[in-house]
Amino acid sequence: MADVVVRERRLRWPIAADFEAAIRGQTVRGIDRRAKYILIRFDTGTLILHLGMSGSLRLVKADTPPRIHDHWDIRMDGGWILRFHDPRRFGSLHWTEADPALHPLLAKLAPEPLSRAFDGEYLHRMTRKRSVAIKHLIMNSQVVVGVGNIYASEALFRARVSPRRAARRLTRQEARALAQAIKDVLGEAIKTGGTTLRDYVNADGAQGFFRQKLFVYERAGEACRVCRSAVKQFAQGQRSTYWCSTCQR
DNA sequence: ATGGGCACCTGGCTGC
DNA sequence: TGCAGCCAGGTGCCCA
Repeated sequence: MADVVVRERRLRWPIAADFEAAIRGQTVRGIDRRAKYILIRFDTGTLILHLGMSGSLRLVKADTPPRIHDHWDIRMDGGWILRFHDPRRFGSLHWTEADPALHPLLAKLAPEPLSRAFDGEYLHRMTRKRSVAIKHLIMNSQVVVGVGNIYASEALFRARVSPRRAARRLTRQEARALAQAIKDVLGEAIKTGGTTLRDYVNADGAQGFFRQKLFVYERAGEACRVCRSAVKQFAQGQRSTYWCSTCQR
């Protein structure tokens, strides 16, 4: 049985007024993921959650008092609360009683990066006639999902492709290398628990260790781990990009 | 259809 | 010590 307490409705989008009534008394039937959205399936519908940049979900004992930025709770049987914490409020929560894959936030999402559908041929096809910088393109959720700012820079480094290169200038071979680099980077990051830059910890409170494997991200001015020349940084569409101008062309 | 820029927020750090 | 300015792990939307 689930009950809900919402303390702050103003997330990225306001939490719908009828949300509490919709979910009350239901049982969790399963948990899925699509891109960076977490899908919690209940009897009559599905919660669609996003953690944004600073959100986290924790299971806490029912008598744990809420702290600042603890925006909502789902109270479970057995004395546990699923609690959402998000200082920046870039996270979101939606409820749908239809097939979640058809929800506007999910309907147009591209293939998962670790799926067979995402490969070099696919990426090469998606880059044709596109003048945008390749870094921008691989962060576009209608091209591939799951590639955030850290992993975009890292994958481009591994594929030896400049982040500024117009997407349509990639050769088929480079597209293959980049698709594989994206799979490798994400796969290794998952295996090592993600990238803790400042305060990221997983649900058990453990830090991620992929930071130690970063080749360029947040290493501006430091020696490239391959060629020893200085790692460079510049702003690309309001986001920091890191790269090695010797290794990447 | 595509590309570019903005918006939504708080908190932590830096430098004056 | 205080404060202004800048930057941050994301991504949808609006406009040209």
